[in-house]
Amino acid sequence: MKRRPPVSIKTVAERAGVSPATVSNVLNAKPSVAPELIERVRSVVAELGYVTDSNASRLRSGKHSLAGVVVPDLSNPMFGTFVSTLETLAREDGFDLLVVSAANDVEQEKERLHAIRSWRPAGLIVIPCDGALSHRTPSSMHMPIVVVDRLPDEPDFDLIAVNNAQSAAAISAHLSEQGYRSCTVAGSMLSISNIRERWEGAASAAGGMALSMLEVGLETKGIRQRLHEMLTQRRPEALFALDHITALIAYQTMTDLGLSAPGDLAFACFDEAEWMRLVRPAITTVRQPIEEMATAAWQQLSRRMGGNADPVRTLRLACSVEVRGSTLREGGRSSTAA
Amino acid sequence: MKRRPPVSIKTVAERAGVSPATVSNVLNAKPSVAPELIERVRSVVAELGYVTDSNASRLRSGKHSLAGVVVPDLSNPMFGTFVSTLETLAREDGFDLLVVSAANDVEQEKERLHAIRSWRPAGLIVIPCDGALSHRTPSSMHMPIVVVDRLPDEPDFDLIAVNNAQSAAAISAHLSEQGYRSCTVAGSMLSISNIRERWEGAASAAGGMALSMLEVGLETKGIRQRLHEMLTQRRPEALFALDHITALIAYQTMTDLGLSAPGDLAFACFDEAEWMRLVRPAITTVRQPIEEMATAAWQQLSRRMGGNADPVRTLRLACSVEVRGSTLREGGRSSTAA
DNA sequence: AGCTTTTCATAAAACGTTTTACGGGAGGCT
DNA sequence: AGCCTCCCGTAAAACGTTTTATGAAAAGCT
Repeated sequence: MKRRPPVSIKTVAERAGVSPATVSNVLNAKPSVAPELIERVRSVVAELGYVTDSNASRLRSGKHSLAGVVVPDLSNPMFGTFVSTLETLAREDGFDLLVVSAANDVEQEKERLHAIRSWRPAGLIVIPCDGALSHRTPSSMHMPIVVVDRLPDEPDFDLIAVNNAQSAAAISAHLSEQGYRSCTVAGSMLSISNIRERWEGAASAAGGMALSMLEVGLETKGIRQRLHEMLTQRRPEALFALDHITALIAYQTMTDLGLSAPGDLAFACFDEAEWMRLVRPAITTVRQPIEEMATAAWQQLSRRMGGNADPVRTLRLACSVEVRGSTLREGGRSSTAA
Repeated sequence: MKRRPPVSIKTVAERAGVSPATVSNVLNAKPSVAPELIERVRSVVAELGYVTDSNASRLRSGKHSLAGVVVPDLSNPMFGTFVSTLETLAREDGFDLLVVSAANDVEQEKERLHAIRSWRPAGLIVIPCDGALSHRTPSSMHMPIVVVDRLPDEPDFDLIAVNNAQSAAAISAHLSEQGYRSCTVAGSMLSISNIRERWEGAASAAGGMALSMLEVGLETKGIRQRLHEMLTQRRPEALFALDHITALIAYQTMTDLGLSAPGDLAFACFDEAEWMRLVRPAITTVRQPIEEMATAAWQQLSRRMGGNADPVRTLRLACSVEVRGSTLREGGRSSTAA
């Protein structure tokens, strides 16, 4: 909190007895600067604690080493991990990463998506709040965009997602094999494509097991109520939750009702979280490969930013299905990839 | 992916038949522009999808509506929630927020801290990786900085933290009251001030209960090994884990050894996570008020950015102590604030 | 020695905005 | 009618950098 006068490249130049251009050349490691001058400039830079102003720098150079990532909600560890991984990858490639979260709100997402353009990023990675992304991205957004996880209604973008149907089918088949005769599949809403794919996948592999779908909605209160009603009035032999929030509330409700898996009913879910390995019995889950998704998204965006103009492409990654105690008739434990 | 020629304020100006200055005035809602022109400019802006270039804008106007936040690791939901809360607050005050994570690495933290200066933010909120922050912030960093959670070695900064000692004392007193005669307190390292404060707090309120400190380090492997040894060879009547990672591994190790709380030993910990309410019995925890910390940090930074020059100030927030089944001799349940 | 090439530092222009300072015209006043 | 304001739009300067073009000195060649 001492000196006020801002130190610019001119200050450094004067102090080192050279021109601003030379300072710039030193800082950007341009060739053909005499070693002696390099040394002199460097030491003045260090002494003054000078740091280049990115605003001016980017303005003049039109640099494109900036990418943006938009996620629905940073307090969700899944998205936090995603961003974290991306940040490392971007940094390795010399890119800065602009992180914004949409607070799970479609309106805010739209606003952020618009606002982020003012930074002139070279590309965007977006995990949309829902499937209606294209309604929110003015076509004037002239930059590569990679969409992750949630399927957009219209396939205008590169997409990185997981094989929802196959993974759900694997769980369904497993439950059927274990001899459960009836299963309720619970998820927020079938209008969300991820959920729909999972339900359809589960339905396709139920074998002799009777399957019924329960849409619980998005609000805690409603979810809790519907699950409570289902568990008390028409309890199936197995319960398969299709998303994290539904899984969480389902597990709470079961515990509150004194029901435990797999004795009272089997329990499996999508979206593995830490606690699912910790509770006893541990819970059978489908684990999404977050780091892989981030890596794939970055690679695809890199290609696009590099000028690649192939047709838009959808990549489906495999989830791992972790079979644990909550669905096993007897003891034992196994793990397979689907 | 159609037209390339970048649209600047000049393009808009020409197309609307006015000067660039007028466009700027319209976009920044300056007074004294004829209503008719406002309308005309607005419609051209919409038509062309023009968005102001922040680089040029900030460069010229020297705007100070940008703040930075540096956290150790975004994949930790605690920090994710922190950032998420901050983002909302900043946005409300018309600030943009630059988010960077240090990947839990002191070197990277140092680098990010340096790099972030190039954006010329008006202020910084930092959750340091450890206590040696001041060694990493060149005094030339002429901007307000608010440090959160981890105590810096030297009190050069505003600080928002929690009452570690009192909260730990509350747990300690509770365990003692419940009649446990011995308790092991496990935490990463006493050289981290948070851990030290917690240990000292616990020690101050143990009453007749015998307390011993176990430093487990920072690496999963070592933590697991030390806890395993302690639990098998000199198991106390109670275990109090002082940080999240220790708590997690302790719980895993207990489960693996077939020990359950509170029957085999009581279990309590710092840093509440979701699963601690879900397992049975639920775990007694100290919950840090993340949102409040974020709010307090933003308020303090706002004051500083507004020019406030009071002496640096330390704010201690209260944690809530959630007493649950894992430490209760009998049944029952209660919750008190410390 | 005279010429060409190479090396290396600089002056000046440019990037896209915002701001400052100016000026033209309409209206009000005596 | 002459003068003074006020209103509103613009030209031009400025922000801190990078880049391009220029030129002076040093080095290489015959």
